[in-house]
Amino acid sequence: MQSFKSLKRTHNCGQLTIDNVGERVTLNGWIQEYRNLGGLLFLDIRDRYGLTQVVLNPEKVSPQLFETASKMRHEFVVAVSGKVQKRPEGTENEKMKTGLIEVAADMIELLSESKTPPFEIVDEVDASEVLRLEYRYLDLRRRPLQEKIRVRHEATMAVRNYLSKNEFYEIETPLLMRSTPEGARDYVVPSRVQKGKFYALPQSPQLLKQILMISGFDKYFQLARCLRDEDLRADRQPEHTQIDIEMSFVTKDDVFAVAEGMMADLFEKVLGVKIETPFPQYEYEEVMNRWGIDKPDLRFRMEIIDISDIVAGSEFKVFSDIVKNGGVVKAICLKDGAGYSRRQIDELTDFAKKLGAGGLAYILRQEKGDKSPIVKFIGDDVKERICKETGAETGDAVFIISDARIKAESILGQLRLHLGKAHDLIDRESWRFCWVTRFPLFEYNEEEKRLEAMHNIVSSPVDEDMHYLDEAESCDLPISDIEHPLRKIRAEQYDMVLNGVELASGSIRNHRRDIQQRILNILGMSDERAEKMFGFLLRALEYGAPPHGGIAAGLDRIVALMTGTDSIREVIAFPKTATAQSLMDGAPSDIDDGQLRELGLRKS
RNA sequence: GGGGUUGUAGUUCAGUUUGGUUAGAACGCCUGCCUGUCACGCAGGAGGUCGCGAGUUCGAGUCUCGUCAACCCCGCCA
Repeated sequence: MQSFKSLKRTHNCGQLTIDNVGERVTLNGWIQEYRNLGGLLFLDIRDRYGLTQVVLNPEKVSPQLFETASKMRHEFVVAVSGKVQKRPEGTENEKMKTGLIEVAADMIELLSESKTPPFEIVDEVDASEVLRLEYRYLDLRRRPLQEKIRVRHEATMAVRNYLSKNEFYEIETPLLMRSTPEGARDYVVPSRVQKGKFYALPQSPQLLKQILMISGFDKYFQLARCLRDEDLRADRQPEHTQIDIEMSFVTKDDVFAVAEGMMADLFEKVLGVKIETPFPQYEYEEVMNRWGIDKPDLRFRMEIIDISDIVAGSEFKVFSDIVKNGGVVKAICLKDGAGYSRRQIDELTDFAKKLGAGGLAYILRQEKGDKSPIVKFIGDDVKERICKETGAETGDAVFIISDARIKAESILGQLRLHLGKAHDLIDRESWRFCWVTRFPLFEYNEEEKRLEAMHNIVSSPVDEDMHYLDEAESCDLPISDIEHPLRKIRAEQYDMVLNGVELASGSIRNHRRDIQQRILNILGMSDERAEKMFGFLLRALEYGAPPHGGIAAGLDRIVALMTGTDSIREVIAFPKTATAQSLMDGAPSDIDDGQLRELGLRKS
């Protein structure tokens, strides 16, 4: 075989058009398809850029060349030279970008043979994901994956350019760091030099980016790998990438402006989609009230309506008792849902019961009269008021849940999403961003009877709620009581939500050491333990910490949404399975005893 | 940690309900024919530890028990 130098491509496989007719070109690529008609042989050559048809006519080429060409099989790597010619009239392929031309080969060199691949390299692959992950290099040759990886690249470049242009520095933080008490389990790395001690891989660069603020780098970002040793899901990997951002001397609105600008720029540059900014903002409380979930999908309406007041005085004890005991009665209206059959109602009721509902009341507003098992209890007047309040007209259905507030809301929130999907109410073309703000700072853990940080232990309380910290000191109520001052504190904490997916999360941090320390104490962390786990941050806060805050956006989820992909595994070049294995290289693997000895470790 | 689904040819699946001859189909692979194909076509052929292990039985892809793996969901993941 001759040196590759003379076989190098002059064009890629997506490049040649009618304008190149007559030129002699060389292509390099993989054999996508071969069609041997006996007297005529076609080869489709593929590379990252596209597909080009090569043709050989035995009357016009040497027998040796035709012989070589007819031995080509799927995924062989070749160099092909020849003249670009217009395809004969009537044989053009409109589905191909290069479908008007073909290359009449006068030279073919086999650069690399391929075994028969375990699955076909086509757009719509039918192989199982296991097989695709084992042969990831073949899966990645497929156009849909190449496209997703391209979008990911474009997205990261857009982000870097945008932030850099806005005076942000990209600063790397270490992978080998100390374990800090964030939410998840750490991945851990044993130290050889300090036997018996361990590094932890970062769950996020949270504390380090705050330290960078204290260092005076007032606009920081990083495309940071974050590692968490928790059980996986379709949208969770043991390592994922965050667009990590932190800023000094800012309020939440400054962070929002940067994040909104970044997302708008990203969608514009990558998808050519105009995103309207600023995004609407809703407080957590309101979001839970209206949509029953902290990441509302605003692509369809069907908001949750409170009808507690309407039914409070009704004869129907199920409703009135709930309201009397501090619960709520809430409803959603399904447009054109009045035709629901007995069976559909039963299925929906089962769905609600699985989520913990006691039952599901309904009103079907049919032409021939309303159908509802509860009307005989609540009466026509209350029924009419419910329908008016929920906007239910003839042809619509109303579904009602009565329970404790949070439970009723979240069940209806799930029902809403379920019905939205089932009845195709979701506008799939739209991108509906919003902010959810002012999450509760603490969350009560029933099992452990203590408060936990709802999102982040470094989030600052909102200014108006700061006084609750003091009030809590002299409060006799148990923390299990929702009236306890600590339960009322809202955090300057926010999520960016797109189409019902949480894309980014952040907060204004505690830049005052005393506040931070009090919060750690409330979370059950003694001063000693706080010092041990967190001392470096607390100490840094004593040396002139600027007010600061930031946000971290999940790059994998963003790219998954942009490419219409359900699983983030599809937008990661080398992902892991749900059991955190890499099927291609076999990680995690055994290590040999010598390695273990050196680290001072033993297998149990 | 709990629940569900799946495991049969290189691949995707059928066959398992009701145990019984030589385990089928499509795609892929191999051979031959074929001058305008592009999901080429036509003819022929090869290819199987039925995830693994044990048991029941005259006989197990099929029944029983165990086990392994993958995926999805709950818990968990700010």
